[in-house]
Amino acid sequence: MSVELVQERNSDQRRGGTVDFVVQHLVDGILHGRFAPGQRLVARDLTEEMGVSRGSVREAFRLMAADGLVDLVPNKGVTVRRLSRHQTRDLFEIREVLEGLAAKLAAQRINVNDNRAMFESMWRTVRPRGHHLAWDIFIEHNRLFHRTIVSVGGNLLLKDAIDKLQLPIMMVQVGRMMADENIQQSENDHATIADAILDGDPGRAAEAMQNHLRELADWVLALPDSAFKREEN
Amino acid sequence: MSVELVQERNSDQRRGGTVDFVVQHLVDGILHGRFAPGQRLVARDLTEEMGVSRGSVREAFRLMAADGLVDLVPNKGVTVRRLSRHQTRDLFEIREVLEGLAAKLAAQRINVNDNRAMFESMWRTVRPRGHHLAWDIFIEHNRLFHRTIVSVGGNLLLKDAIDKLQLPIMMVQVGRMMADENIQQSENDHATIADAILDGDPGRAAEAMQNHLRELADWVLALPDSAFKREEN
DNA sequence: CGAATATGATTGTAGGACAATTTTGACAGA
DNA sequence: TCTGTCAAAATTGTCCTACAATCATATTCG
Repeated sequence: MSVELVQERNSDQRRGGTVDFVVQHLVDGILHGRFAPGQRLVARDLTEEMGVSRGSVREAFRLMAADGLVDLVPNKGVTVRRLSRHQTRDLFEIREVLEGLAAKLAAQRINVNDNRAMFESMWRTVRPRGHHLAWDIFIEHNRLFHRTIVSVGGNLLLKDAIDKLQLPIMMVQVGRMMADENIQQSENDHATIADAILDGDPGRAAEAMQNHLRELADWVLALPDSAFKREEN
Repeated sequence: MSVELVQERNSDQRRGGTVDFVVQHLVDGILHGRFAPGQRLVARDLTEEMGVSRGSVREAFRLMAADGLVDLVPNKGVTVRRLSRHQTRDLFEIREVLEGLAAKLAAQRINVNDNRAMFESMWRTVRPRGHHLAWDIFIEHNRLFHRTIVSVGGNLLLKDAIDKLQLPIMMVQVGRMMADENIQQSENDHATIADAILDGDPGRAAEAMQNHLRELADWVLALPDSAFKREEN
């Protein structure tokens, strides 16, 4: 039924990108559910699967562990990270201030260069239109929305910092449970945030963003224990 | 004149910590000025210097690159990171909200468990005493102060996030220019922050911390171009 | 059935090999 | 003296092999 889809590395690719290739393969696999949270990643299997050396795989593991995408336990190996309820709460607290900052900066800088054009272009494609939105499309819209805000904000390090917040993991872990009402709510929030940014009102933008994330956090944290990794304390 | 101080790896150390050993050696070297910002790190030199394999060194490079401590350019190698003025500003913006959050959380949780005891103990050792403080002692106090606040705040991921903010780099790059007046000012700020936290006033704590960092940022950003990496745009 | 043990799998680390690429240093010409 | 060119040397990226330490699993024994 299913074709053995072996992703061998395109060998005409330039030297120097092997590790990145491995990382992307793994991230992709996580996002598409091919590697489930908690699953162990065996180095040698991956070397065969992708036709790269074990050294490159290990480097990719280190990188991803530093970014919090996997857990690396000495002598035991690497597993796709799963967040506990506590960690999820901590993560949202951080996300709230970082994305709040991003929204504030975006509102401050909406009128420099072609920021307004960029933002409006994004907003035209993700603006709520009332009709039902499939989960994976919403996820895509959501990502684009948040990334554009960070981008307009103009703080490059902030982009990295937010990227390193293991959001993909959380979304995979938790996102499939999102119901239509949540999507609806999020889209409304987005509209409020977009308004504030387009108005160039930093305070209102930051607050709207923080409210948005706090709501989302409340909903996520109300999920049953089964959605989270067991607390290990 | 100078003794050839070769830090060979203590071989009775348990298996599984080689990479961490390399990282620590490098971070130490950076902090102590043995590796200057901008300096290139040659893999093979390090393998000989520390008696570890090249693979381990490469893994350490990846880790540090992910943490922003070094720049890793394909085919060219690894250099100790140097921040541009722009990056420094971006960094302070992020630090302001993250440490502001830490201070807020600390004030909220100062009365749970033995947090108050821990905080007061820290504060007894770093509290300003009026007499002149050497730069490196101040740096140590400063680190302890900020880390304790994060710790009392109780958000473990926040600790990681702040650690990954390349503060060591910035301090090395910029810190040696700190004059007594800056140290004085910082110590005053610390007292204000500590008061707010001990009073359990989250809003005041966060604001005091943010003010502290904003002042520091203003001072750092007023330094001459020579303190920063050339802007590459 | 539970505990001890043997067996196999996987990791951590060292080290060699070799082509791709960059850096260095020498050299000729302006 | 400066500058561009080119070969030599150094360094990187990647793969490979090897082997002990450690973990996971199956098996045997009580």
